[in-house]
Amino acid sequence: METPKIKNTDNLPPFAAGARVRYNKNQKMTKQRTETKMELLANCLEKRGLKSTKQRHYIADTFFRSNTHISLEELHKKVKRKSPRAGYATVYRTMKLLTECGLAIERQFGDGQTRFENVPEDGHHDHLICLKCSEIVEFQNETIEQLQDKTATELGFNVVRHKLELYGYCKNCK
Amino acid sequence: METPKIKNTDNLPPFAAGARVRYNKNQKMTKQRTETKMELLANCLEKRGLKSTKQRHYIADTFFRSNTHISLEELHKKVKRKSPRAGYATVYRTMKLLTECGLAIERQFGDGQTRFENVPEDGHHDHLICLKCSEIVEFQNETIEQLQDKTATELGFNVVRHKLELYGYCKNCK
DNA sequence: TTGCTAAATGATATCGACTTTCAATTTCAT
DNA sequence: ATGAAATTGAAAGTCGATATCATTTAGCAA
Ligand SMILES: [Mn+2]
Ligand SMILES: [Mn+2]
Ligand SMILES: [Zn+2]
Ligand SMILES: [Zn+2]
Repeated sequence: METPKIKNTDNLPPFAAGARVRYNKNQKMTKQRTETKMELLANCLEKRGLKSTKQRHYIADTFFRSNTHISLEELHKKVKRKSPRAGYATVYRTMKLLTECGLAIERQFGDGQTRFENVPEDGHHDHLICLKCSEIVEFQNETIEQLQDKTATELGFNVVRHKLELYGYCKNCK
Repeated sequence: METPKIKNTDNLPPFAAGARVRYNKNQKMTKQRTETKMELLANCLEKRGLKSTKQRHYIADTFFRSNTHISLEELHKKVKRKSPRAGYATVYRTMKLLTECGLAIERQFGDGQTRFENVPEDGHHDHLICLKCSEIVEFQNETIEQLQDKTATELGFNVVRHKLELYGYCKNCK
């Protein structure tokens, strides 16, 4: 039997590859960054006494080159194009590893799927999500961030992370 | 066999009954509001051609009297004190109904559990969540709301709802 | 190179939080 | 009271995430 784990493989995903608005203005930058990240990963593996394997390389490389908020299912599909025998579990484990290494960010946009994105070189951002076409647009707003901290401080909290998601309709869908 | 659905019933829940900071200053208000809500529910049921049942009454009443962000499991446990044969599925269906009627809000704070809270009479609020003791503090910040809308508008979005959660350590836990 | 040993892999099983199904029960308009 | 339609509770199903385990592989050492 084929992997019965993944069901809704071919109906369009709830949050398909959303266009990003800030990154990867040109391919050169992406390429360079990917190489750097592979080195960072190599360091991280060595530091932990982990082995450098073909699968990890394929999966990380595929992820680093993706500029979307990608689900495990989507990533697994991509990886299998180059490495058809790669298992879903290995993709899962590798993305967990990349997250621990600080090379991936786990996101949860409210559909049932965990998504991963590359760590942005220009700092934290939040997300706008179109309820119709699932486009995801990223934004940074320092004023909001400051107000969040101020509010938290007033209530006696130390904020270590936050989640700000704006759901609505994009230019094309409103 | 007992319901095998609910597993982690007795180890402390990841987001236990968090103290609220804004509501239910006195019990009178809660009581009055609960009665009003029961009427609203009755209207909603009638409008939909649904029946008024003992279970719905118990569940809604228990929920309206709770002033926490309560999970189905927690609510089910409470309901069973008065109505021991009440099933989890009925609690689930009733909370779905209350949500559709605009009498409950579904929340997702990042642990695997969906939580429900009463609709506040003083409008929308967002949440601070303690990563250690799971206290949940509510806040309102109109400036942040406006900045969200402004940001979205600049990027061509119409926001219909949003999610803002600040995770950190509360007064007692920092 | 060749073994050796620990780590990694991939198929499969399991978990857990819902969500649906269905036979038995209850509501409520006649 | 009666009967059609809705509701209930137990159980089964769903589905993404995670664990298990036999087999394979990486990397070190002889
Ligand atoms: Mn992003
Ligand atoms: Mn709240
Ligand atoms: Zn759109
Ligand atoms: Zn705390």
